[in-house]
Amino acid sequence: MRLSQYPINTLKETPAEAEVLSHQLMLRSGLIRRLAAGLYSWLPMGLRTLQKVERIIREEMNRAGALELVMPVIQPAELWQESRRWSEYGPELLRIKDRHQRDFVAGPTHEEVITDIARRDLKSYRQLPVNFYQIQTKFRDEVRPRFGVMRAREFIMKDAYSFHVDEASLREGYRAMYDAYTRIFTRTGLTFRAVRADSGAIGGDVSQEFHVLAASGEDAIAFSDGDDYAANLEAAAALPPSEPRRAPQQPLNKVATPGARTIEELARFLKIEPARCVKTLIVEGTEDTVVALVVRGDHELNAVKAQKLPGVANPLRMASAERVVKATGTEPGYVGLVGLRCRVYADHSAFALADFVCGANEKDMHLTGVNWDRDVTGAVAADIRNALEGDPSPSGRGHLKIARGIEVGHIFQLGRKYSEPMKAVVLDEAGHEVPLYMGCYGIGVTRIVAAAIEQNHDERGIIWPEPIAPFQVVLVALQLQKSTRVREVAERLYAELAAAGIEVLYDDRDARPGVKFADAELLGIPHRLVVAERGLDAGKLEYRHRRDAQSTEFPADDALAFIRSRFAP
RNA sequence: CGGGGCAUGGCGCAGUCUGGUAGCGCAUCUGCUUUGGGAGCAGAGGGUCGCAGGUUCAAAUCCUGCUGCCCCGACCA
Repeated sequence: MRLSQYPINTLKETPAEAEVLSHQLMLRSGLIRRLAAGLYSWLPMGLRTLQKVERIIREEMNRAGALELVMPVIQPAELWQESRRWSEYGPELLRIKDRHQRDFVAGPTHEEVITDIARRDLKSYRQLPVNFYQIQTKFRDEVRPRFGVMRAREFIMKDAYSFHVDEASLREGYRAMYDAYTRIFTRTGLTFRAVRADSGAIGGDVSQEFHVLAASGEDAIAFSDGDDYAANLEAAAALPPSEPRRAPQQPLNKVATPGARTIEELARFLKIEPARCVKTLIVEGTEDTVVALVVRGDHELNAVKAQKLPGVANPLRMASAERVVKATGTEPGYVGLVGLRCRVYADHSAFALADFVCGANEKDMHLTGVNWDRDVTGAVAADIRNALEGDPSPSGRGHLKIARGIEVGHIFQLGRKYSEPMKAVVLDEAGHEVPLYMGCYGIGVTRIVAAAIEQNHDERGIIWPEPIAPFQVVLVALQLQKSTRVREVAERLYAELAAAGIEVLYDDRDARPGVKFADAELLGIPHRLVVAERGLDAGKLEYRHRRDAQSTEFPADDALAFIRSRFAP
């Protein structure tokens, strides 16, 4: 591709709308353009990378035996009513009406449609197992789209759905997808990790996420330094302390703590460690109740864990200040456990405390020397906090470390969540109708591109992993308007590389060297060749990898063999 | 949804407080010079100042309403 005929428009300045680095670089390098909040066009340079990612995915999905199809973006409401997600999915589901006032949705995912296909077309266990996938645009009406294509409203996803006659086959199919995903992410050249996950809104039992590791990742990942345990922090178990609780030593005592609403203020006021205090969080319960959740002062509540407890509203909602006053007699900041009349869940670590501090259910007052059983009864111990770096690993070996990741893939064993309500059944060997077992497997295709940049960049721009770079080689010809010799060599080299099937971006623009170098680096093309008067006298060209600090010279006659030797094996 | 902020040429911004008919840098176009790290000079094009009302002799600027966009938002119980 000749850059003189490629309308790239790189920006020196960062558009104000972009906060994260990948978004800034994608805009500056002209990979994408924003059309509206969470809606992006992919310009030619960006599309090349996107298609490389798609190609890797397609090849590995096909290799794993999955069958590609395409389903509509717009789907009839009836299907979503059947699966109950019409009412369960919430405002992220974009609902639209056609000219006849019939309800439709812009598909945020395609379980309903594929299940409909399955129930029509799959009749017999003999047709199973089968795995269908598509690479298709999804729409999720995010509350707050941000970070460019990382959290856009419209995005491209590879979604696959497998169907099985029994659970054993589902597990096998799931395992095959795990392996395929591992190959896919390995081939993209990204550093990633597979972790245990919460299955969230999609539903189902077993699930794992694939995360690209990057400091700016939205998710926290906990992994063990002692074995291969890894989990999303949302799903990482926090083990109960190994030592038993001490016997009470202090008497219960009420102290004035004027203005000490937060744990930090309280701990400072009483000159004690936050770990000696507990936070009593009042959340909405199921029905018209509230529930108290208790965590140690130095711990954070884990909403995903908490909302699974019996009696706690799912999704988790903090009670309003008015509800807190009504339930406890005091305002937020002074809520405590003694005399509290509602269901109480205490995190294992909080439950292991003796002689601790909590609110007194009275403004500007706290209680010290509080003890479970003696002063507070009826609390149920549960794991409701986030695991912390240094906690013992739930696997029993090693301790947890925390890293940040960008979720780019998620695989689920759905079981019969959709097949049962939607009556997707086949006849088994005995001739009985049985609901299908389903698995579903997603990859955020557009997000991978942003994640790749988050993980691979420097102050000059993008550094593409070679397998997904828009071009393999950038050929920079300096002063080719002046020097016929440079032009001839560059043209010949361009033709030669192109004929050899190498993807070359040929910078034949009439621009100054600094402009060309800066653009090549911003665009992040892995291999750079420079043709200039300077080297040609000695018959030399110049090579530099995007990650290299220095250029190297090599004989011009030998260019094709040389550049091939530089490609990753 | 709650809170905060912004909307002026393709991009980044100034001008708004104190009304007088729009400016800077980048980008674009032309010419000359320049050419190994985002050139210099000379010239040019491009903006009904988010939209709709209002006040005024006069509105980017003051007032009202609307729209769009950006940022933050359990961890306080």
